[in-house]
Formats: sequence, C-alpha cells, structure tokens
Amino acid sequence: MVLDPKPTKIEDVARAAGVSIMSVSRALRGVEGVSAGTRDRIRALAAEMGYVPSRLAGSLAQATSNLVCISVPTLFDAVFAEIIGGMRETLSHAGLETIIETSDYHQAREAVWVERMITWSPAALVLSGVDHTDQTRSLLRSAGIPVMELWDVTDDPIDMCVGLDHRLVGFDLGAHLLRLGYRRPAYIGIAPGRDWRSEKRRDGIADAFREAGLPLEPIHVDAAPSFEAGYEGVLQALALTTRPDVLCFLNDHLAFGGLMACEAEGLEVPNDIGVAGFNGLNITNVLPRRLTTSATPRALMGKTAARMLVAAVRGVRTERRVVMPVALEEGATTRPQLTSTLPSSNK
Amino acid sequence: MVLDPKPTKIEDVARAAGVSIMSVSRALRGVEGVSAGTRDRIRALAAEMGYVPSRLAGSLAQATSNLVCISVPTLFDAVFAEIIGGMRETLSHAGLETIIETSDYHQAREAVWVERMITWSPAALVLSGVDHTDQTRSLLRSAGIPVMELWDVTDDPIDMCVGLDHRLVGFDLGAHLLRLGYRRPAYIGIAPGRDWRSEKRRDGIADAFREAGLPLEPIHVDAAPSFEAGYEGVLQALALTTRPDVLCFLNDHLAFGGLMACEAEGLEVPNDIGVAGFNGLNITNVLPRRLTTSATPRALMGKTAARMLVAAVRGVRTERRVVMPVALEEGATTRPQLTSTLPSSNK
DNA sequence: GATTTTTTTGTTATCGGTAACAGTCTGCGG
DNA sequence: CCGCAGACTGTTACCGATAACAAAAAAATC
Repeated sequence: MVLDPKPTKIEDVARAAGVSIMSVSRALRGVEGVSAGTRDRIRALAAEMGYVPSRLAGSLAQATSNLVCISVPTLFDAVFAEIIGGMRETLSHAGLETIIETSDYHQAREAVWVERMITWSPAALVLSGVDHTDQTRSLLRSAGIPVMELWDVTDDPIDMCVGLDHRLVGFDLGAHLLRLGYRRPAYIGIAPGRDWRSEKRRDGIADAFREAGLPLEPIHVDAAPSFEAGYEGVLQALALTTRPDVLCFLNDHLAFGGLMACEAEGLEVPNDIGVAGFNGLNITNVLPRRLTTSATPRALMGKTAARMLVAAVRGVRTERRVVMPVALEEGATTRPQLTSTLPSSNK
Repeated sequence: MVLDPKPTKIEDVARAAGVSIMSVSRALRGVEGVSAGTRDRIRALAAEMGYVPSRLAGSLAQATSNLVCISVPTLFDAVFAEIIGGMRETLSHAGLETIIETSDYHQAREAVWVERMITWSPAALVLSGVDHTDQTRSLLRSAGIPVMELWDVTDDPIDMCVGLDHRLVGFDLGAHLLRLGYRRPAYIGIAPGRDWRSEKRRDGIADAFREAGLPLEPIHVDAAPSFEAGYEGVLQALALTTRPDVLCFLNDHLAFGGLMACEAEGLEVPNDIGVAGFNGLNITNVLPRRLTTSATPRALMGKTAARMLVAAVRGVRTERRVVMPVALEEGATTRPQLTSTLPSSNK
C-alpha cells in the first residue's frame, strides 16, 4: 500500500485552470454562476487530474449530507434485504447514499446507533418497526431530519411510516382459516421480545379465533428465526395433548422447516394438518405444493418509503402513514373449505 | 418534524463549562491533556446538554474517518450477509462503522462506488472478489488506505485478500464425485459473466473430470441465483440427450430447487441421480436427506478479514493473502462409493 | 524560596469545501 | 459617451472540529 503523496484538492484544480476555487466548486456542482465554456473546461481538467471533492468538507459546509441511514433488525432475513433493495434504487437515483445497520432486534443497540448516525448529519433516517426507546423518539423528533419507520405502522409515527398492519394481517389469516373449518390452531414463532411484529400477527390470529371462542396455542421456539426453528416448533406442536389441526408460522422460513418436519413425522399436509406461512418468499415456488401464506409487498414498500423520503429531503411533505396491502395467498397446504367443491387458487 | 433551533456544538459546551474548546475536545475523546477532574466535569456537562460531536468536522480535521466501506454483490444471498455479520462485530468492537453497498455483480457499478466512497476518507475499503476494473485497482492502490478483497483470493491482491480458492474447491468436489463413480457430471449455474467465483468452481470441477477424460456438461440458466433457477436447470439437464448422473449446483439454493425438481420429475436422489451444492447453508439441516455440499466458513472469513483490517487501520501489516479452508460434506444426495454397481461410461 | 519540570489549559492555523456578498466585465438604452 | 442591468468571477467568513505550538499553573528539585 503506497501512501498517496497528496490527493488533489479543489485548490489544485483552480490553480491549474487559472480560476478561483469558487468557480471550480460551482462548475463541478453544476451550480449557476459560471459560463458554459469555463465550466466545461474546468470539468475536463478536474476529470483529467483525477480530482474527487471531499464529501466530508462539502457536507460540513452545507451542514447536511446525502446519506440515508437505514437500520434493519437483520440481513439474514431476505425480507429486509428486499425492502432495502427496493429503497436503494429510488434513493440512489435521487443522489442519496445509504448506510446500513443491523440492530438484531435490540432497541438499545438501535438507540446508540441513532445517536451515532446523527453525528453524520444524514439527509434522512430509516428505522424498522415503530417500537423504539423514548430517547430515540425524542432525539429524532428534535433532530429536524426526515425519519421513516418501516415494516410496521402506528398512528403516531416519529415522522412518517410505511408498513403493514400486522395485527390485521394476522386477523385476516385467522378469519380465513376459521372459514376453512380449522378449529385447533397453533402459532409457531420464536422466543418473544425480539420480533415485535410477529407477535402482533400472532395476536391478530388469536383475535380471529377468539371471536369463535377458540383458543390459539402459542409455541415459541427459543432460537433464531430459521428453518430449524420451524422444524423444532412442529415437534413441540405434535407433543401437545390436543394435536392442532392448523399451524401458523412466524414466516415462510419456519413454515418450510415445519413442512419438512411434518413429512418426517409422517403427517400429510394438508389432509392431516394445515400449514400457513407469512411473506410469500420465493422458496415456496419450488415446493411440490404451494404454501398458504400472506404475500407482503416488500420491494414496493421500500420503493414507496424511498419516494416519500426523497420528497421529504427536498422539503415536500407527503403522507405520514401508509399501510401497504397484503395478499392472502391460498396455497395447497391448507384444505379448501368442505373438501373439494370449492376451487382453490392452486390449479 | 420540528426544525432543531441549533444543535449544541462544542463551543456551547466549552462556554458552559468555562473552559476552552480544546479542553472539551480532549475530554470527550479521552485524549491526554486534561486533568481527571475537569474531564469528568466536562463529560457530565456534555451528556447533560445532549452534545454529540460532529463526525463530519472531526473526520475532516483528522483527514480520516472510522468508516469501513463494504461492497458485496448482493444481500439476497445469505452468504454475504453472513460474511458481513462476521466482520461487523469485530469492526464495531474496534470502533469502526460499516457502510454497505450492493454491486449486483457489476464491475462498473463497483468502480463508481469506490470513487464515491474515497470521498468520505474511509478508514478502509472492502470489496467482494478479486476481479475489478483497472481503474478501481489503480485508484485504490494509490489511495493509501487498507483494502480487503473478500470471498476469492489472488496472488496479486490490491492490498489484502481473504477468501476461498474457488477453483480448488471445485476441483476437490469433482475429484470426490469421480471417486464415487460418477461419470456424466453436469454443472447448473446462472448466466455467465455475473458471478465470476462460481465460474471458477465450475472450471475446477471440469478440470477434475477432464483428467479422467470426462466432459462436464455446463448448464446456465438465465436467471438470478435462486431456488427457481435450480429447478429450471434440472429440467434443462434432464432434456439433454445423455442424462447426467450427477448435478453440481452453483450453490445450495439452486441445489434445493434442483432437489424439488428431481422429486417432481419422479427421480430419486441419490439412486437415480446425484446432487451436490455449495456453501453449507442451514436449509440443508431440515431436508429429509442431507445435501452433499462444500461448507464455507463465512462468518469466520468475515471475522478474519475484519481482524486484519483493524490491524491495518492501526498501522500493523499482517498477511496479504489468506485462503480459508473448505470442508467437503458428504451428504445423502450422492451415493457412497461402490454401493451399487458402478456404471461404466455407458449403461 | 527560586528555578526547573511537568502538567494543564488556551491560541492559532488548518482540514476542504460552500454561502453570501463584492467586484468585474459585458451589452445596450438614453 | 455615460450609466446600469445582468452575467461572470473573485473575496471573505465560516462550517465544527483537531493538531501543533504557546502560555499558565502546579509540582518537583536544589
């Protein structure tokens, strides 16, 4: 590694071009105030000299940067990778760069991160979920920069939120399963306290069944959300005194692990037991039978959020709260109502 | 969103504490030069006033930041998420922050990104793979900051590299399959030109079989690396005039899709056809039969790279090139040697 | 107690840019 | 031929910190 003797700075370009520093600054930023001729000449020269302006200095002088800081619980879950993917394109088109953090579902960690990020004078901040420490909320409220809360919604966002109504999504699934004739539902998730959103969905499912006077059996595997957790969850479910007739999983990953467990245990899906996931991941596309799941518009959600952020950065305020639609996809892992008279979405 | 009237700056703290700006700076950074008494007093006051130093200004003055910029091809592949996860912990312990970019396997995009990142005066840069544009290489060589190339290795890294010898990994797999008695291998990957590493592995497999005078049938599905691509690849493989007796997949995701396709097509694995993946992802843990695959030490790789980077940032040079070990995991999707009659070149 | 040393604290210049304002140079009407 | 708007270009102050050096205060030495 060779130490660069001295990186070219704006002054060098100015001297070489025989103009003032300001002219170079204006020319390179495309700001009004230089004649087209000198602008082009300066630009060509700068490119030739390999000059790259220091964003550090630029952002400091302007008291703002083009950074959008994004915090997600984890990157291991494709869901967040897809949301970020959806955002990134729109953001980068608008000249905004992204800096990503994973909080591992720890509020405290997120709080520390937010405080650190503020010191970069970012253009905007993106958090996952709507549950944050009071400190984080007040800090951001007074920071004066656009803040987006993603994946979940609330009536009282810090600034803006785009996400799902998880409780409602759960309720819809529960109601659907009820209609299909299921009566002994179980929910299989991971240890509570980490993923708040999944718990809202669980409660939604429970609500739906409670209206029919039926309880939801909650099973929380003490593990990371993974295929294995779903597998393990099924084993626990089958050990219950009353065997459930339908299993609702935290997400499609767990559901897949669960399907494998059912198979390993000699249970036939959907005849012996129903299975429902959440998210609509592409893994379900290659399964012998399509998984009943709730398809979440992850990329679109990211894109929507990004558009609102870009607008906000430019000073245009849009909605404060956007609820994305979720499509309940009837697959072949739940039985159609009344066995076979009704058509299912699976051909 | 309320506009912050005026964020507290170091000067405010200094005035409030009745000391000079420098004392505050020193006290907060824990740098020598302030008495313990005033240090604590200043710190307490700063915390109370909610003062957060501007990293923009700090980094500018110090001509370096604590930012480590990481470029990966994609976050949709758990592999890179895991590598990043492995790095992050070590880096953050060392007080380094990470900024992540996805290049989508486009060299040009990576090149632009590198140029942009340089403007932030990062502490270090991390790239995926060892294939970059000449521009990127020379820019980084002269940038004077530590550069890590990950996931692949080369004899001539820009600065340092930690990764796998993909060609060798492929060769080892090919040799193993050859020993098991397979004679008509096929490789199933995605359209070439995007993922250079997978092509190196494919060539390695081909090398091994070529030594026995056997050709490797390459199949490149024109799609993103996904379950579906593997599924589709199997359909193409089965349509060949000579049906392969073993399928080597780009990675475990494709392999899984492939397994589903085999099942759907009524082929029994491993009796009718062998299947091998790459990576050792956790999906294989819940399958009825374990996948034969090459387990890559992703988290460890990230950790190793991170340690070297931290050392480099502190001015300590370590190795330039580290090759991580890969464990060939014999699963149940390839048949053990000599269990059934060894097929000769024609059956 | 005076002087040297060491510690603590303050000053000044600088990092690499940008905003706001001040000139300079046109072209054109009166 | 003067004066002035309008289009360029340059000057100065500052963004919010840090490094290097200078000064003041406290501790140590003789």
